[in-house]
Amino acid sequence: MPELPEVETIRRGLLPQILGCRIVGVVTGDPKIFGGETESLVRRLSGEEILALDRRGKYLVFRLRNSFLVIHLGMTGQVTLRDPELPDSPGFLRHPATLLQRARQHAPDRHTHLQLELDSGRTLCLRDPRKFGKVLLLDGATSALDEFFTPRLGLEPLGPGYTLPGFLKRLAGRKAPVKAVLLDQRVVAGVGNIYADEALFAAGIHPCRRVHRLRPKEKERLFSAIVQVLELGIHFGGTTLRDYVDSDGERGGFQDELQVYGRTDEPCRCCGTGIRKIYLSQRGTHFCPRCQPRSGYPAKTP
DNA sequence: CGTTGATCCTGGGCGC
DNA sequence: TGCGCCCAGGATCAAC
Repeated sequence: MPELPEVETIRRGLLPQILGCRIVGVVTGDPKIFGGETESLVRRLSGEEILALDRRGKYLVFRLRNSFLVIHLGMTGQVTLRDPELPDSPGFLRHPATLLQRARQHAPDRHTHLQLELDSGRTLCLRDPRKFGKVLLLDGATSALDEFFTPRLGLEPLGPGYTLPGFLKRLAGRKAPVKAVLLDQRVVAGVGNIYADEALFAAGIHPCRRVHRLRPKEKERLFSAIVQVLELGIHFGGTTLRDYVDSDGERGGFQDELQVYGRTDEPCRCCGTGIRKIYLSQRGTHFCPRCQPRSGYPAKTP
């Protein structure tokens, strides 16, 4: 479940290694990933040059000379660089104690859906076992980018456009539970299930609270908490629960820093109360019932 | 219009 | 041991 911190970690790892490289070969896997445009995509990618690599929310955007290559990693997408000169790992290795995966470099397999051979001699590989990911090629004009992203993405939380008035504007009129609104990419781009739970914990807000019932101070706390947890996630190289690896095939470190996500029944690191797990909008949702009171007011301490 | 529910997809975990 | 069942969930679309 690559969210903003995982995608940003991949972007930063990839950037210095692919900038200015030319695409000299393209190999594709399951056409589902390409939305039925596989052939034209292969044709248009061949010979292209990578001029920049950006991120919009959870999307990677490769700026090429004549087009934009847009990749969404879905649930299980992995983007890695493979050096044919180096030995491949025999497969995905599982750490016996932590059960976390260490991928390193691996040979393309049946889950590898896109390989871009670069003139540097290395290959950019996209692997996605669950195939929720998407690859598309947009016209080279920046208007094509806007046309695609404007209706889909709201505020970029790490960009200069992330302001409190802008945030409040996006929340205006919303009556749904705050967790559900956080998952809506048209509000704040890049927040997924893990960081939504973490941000709500950091802000001390119960995930079921309705947005229009939040006090101004609470919205302000949430505004800040979102950036705080996303930046911390990037600092630790993202969260690896199962599939996520960075561009070098290494797992992240933020899973050890999580306060609530995946910590069902474990003691809250702040107050010791057992973390609860509920289902909200079909999503597993974790919170501390004491630090994130349903009423919005902290329990009285006797 | 806002919100909810179903859908896609596979590997892993678990119970029997 | 092996089988079948269920779960994980991002984005999109249909329906309320």
